[in-house]
Amino acid sequence: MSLPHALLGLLAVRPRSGYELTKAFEGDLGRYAWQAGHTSIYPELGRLAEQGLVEVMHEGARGSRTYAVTETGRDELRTWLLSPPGRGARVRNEQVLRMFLLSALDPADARAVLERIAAGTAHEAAELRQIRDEAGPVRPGPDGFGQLAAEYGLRQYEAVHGWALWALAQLDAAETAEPAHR
Amino acid sequence: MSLPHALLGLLAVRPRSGYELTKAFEGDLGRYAWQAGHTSIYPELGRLAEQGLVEVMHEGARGSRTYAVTETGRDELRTWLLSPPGRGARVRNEQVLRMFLLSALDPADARAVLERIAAGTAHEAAELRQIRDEAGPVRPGPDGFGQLAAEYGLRQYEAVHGWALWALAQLDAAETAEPAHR
DNA sequence: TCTCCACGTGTCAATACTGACATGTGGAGA
DNA sequence: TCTCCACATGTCAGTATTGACACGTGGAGA
Repeated sequence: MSLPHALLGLLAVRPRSGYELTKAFEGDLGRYAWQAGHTSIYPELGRLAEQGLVEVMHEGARGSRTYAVTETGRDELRTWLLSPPGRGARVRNEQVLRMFLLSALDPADARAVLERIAAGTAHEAAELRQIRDEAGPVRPGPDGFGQLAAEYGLRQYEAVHGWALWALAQLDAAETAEPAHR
Repeated sequence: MSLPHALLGLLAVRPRSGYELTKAFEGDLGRYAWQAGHTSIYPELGRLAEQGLVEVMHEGARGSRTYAVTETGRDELRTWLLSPPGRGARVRNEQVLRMFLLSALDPADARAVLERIAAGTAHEAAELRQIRDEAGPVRPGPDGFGQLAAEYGLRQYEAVHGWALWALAQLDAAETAEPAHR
């Protein structure tokens, strides 16, 4: 369960309210890395506060509470990030699962799915590339190296795109070698 | 929740027992796509059987039951694979989360983590490459296109490797521009 | 023959997570 | 002034998942 570490990490970059944290999970973070809704975030913040890893830094309008990591929390985060991942690494990705199960479809159906993947990833990659080019060079700052994540997403899409094209070529080759199978 | 579809997909390639399915989740499938233990697989098989999506095809030694997909099950799987992913796509990946949170570390720590990632992915990619080259050309068969998954993993590792090297270069550039920060 | 281990399936309590429901507020703009 | 909406936090029942525990068996090799 990595949610507490995700929260510590986000708060280590800068203090935020539960609401802002929820928003963060709706963006790239939730899309590529780890998703969570406010119904799990708020209770988790409470637990982290109890453990002294975060603290309420400021209470604002509409009952909002801005949390910040404590020194203890920062130590915990650092220890976690610097420790090797280990086998407990949970992975859950429906997209990837679909790719693994492609073998269960007949070639015509598999081709359709692969073509959709190729088109989709090309589109997403183009979008990210444009955002990157508009943003200019990477530079450190109060927001941290947030662009690392965007670049990661871009390379991810490019890799999947390349794979889909390769897989389509494999299908072609198999069909040529064994035409009108059955 | 994609577990039922994962099971249908595995059984669509060939009939298996709950035990064999469990083993499948311990391999590449569980590593990259979706993990599940036997304690969730057995009950789920029961549910799928109740719904008529799979059936016990054979009862063997030691109380083993070999399941096969029914026609209904195959239809359900096909419908799911051919339908667009949608927004409900759950993603949970501790590795990727760690990369997103790198921004929360100071440059020296971030560098250490990135170097470990670069080394690790290079190692994994080399291993997969060797397996691929020994296996020879991709061809369809009773096992389906299982090599699609391996190639996917390989390209994934290569992409992450490239990203880590790029990120390290960004750190260097930032440090040169703003040496001995603070 | 005996032992060990992979094979094979299961229960159950504790925990994690989602989705539906609930409630109130500050500020922008009509 | 009024309305609307994003802001902001919360509960709770139902479901999914994990980890610990449990139990029995066939076959390979000593």
